[in-house]
Amino acid sequence: MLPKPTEAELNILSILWQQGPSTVRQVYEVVSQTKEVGYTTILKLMQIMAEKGLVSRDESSKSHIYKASQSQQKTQKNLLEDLLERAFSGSRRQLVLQALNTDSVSKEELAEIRALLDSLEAS
Amino acid sequence: MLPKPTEAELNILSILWQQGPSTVRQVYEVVSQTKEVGYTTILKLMQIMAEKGLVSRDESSKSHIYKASQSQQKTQKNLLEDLLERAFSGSRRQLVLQALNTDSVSKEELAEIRALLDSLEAS
DNA sequence: TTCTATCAACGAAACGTTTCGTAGGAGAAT
DNA sequence: ATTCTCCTACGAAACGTTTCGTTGATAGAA
Repeated sequence: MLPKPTEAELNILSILWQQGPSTVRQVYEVVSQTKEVGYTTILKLMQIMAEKGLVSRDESSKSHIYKASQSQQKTQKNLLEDLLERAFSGSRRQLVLQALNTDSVSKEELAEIRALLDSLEAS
Repeated sequence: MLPKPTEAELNILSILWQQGPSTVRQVYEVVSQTKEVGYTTILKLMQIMAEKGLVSRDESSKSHIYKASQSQQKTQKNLLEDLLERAFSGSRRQLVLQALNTDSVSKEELAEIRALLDSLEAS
């Protein structure tokens, strides 16, 4: 089982999911737009992530190419289930209610969720 | 603004929410049922939490009585919004879909969520 | 009063995460 | 060939979290 990614690691994974397999330089360019950080910091993080199995890398070219080992959806699911246990005492209902308890949900999103509810109820 | 509680801190907060205001000893008794840990570890954690403002304490008796500063709901909301940003790129829809994408949701829960959708859509 | 149990406070060790400086190698440019 | 640039690897510092041993105070029991 893969370990839970840390905050910095998750940030890098997000970039890999968005951009697809990337070099350290490519990830660094994105990160440094938001955050002042050194190149070797990102390199080191990605090396550690490779050790942990969070990413795999292709070393055939001089600049290694990294990609996320797990899909974004699978990782999202894991993190959500983790939060469910740690903060919601396993109450999925409470989590969903909290997630929807905001005014920034569009009609379209509501419709989409309804559709999911329908398909769940059908099975 | 209160800092995001760490893992160990959240565990203690959960106990305080469940049991109401408690002494270190009372929290320790609960924690030690699950986890082998020393009393002073819990004490130190709760002292730090008091410094951070995560808990407040009544020092009038010899055994100080600690209580969570924020409600469970408010904290849940904060943690969920944090995860929404960090792991779901702000896509609330994706988060809710992932949360419901499991077979362990009862009919009653689905109905409850539907009701919430109705009230959201009404406003 | 003296002993015992319980408590808060403190400091520091142990551990994990994040940071980056430095070194060394490989390839491109001069 | 020498220099310049870009890359990986490594080690360690800096920082935050978690752990607990020790100390000193206080209250209750003997």
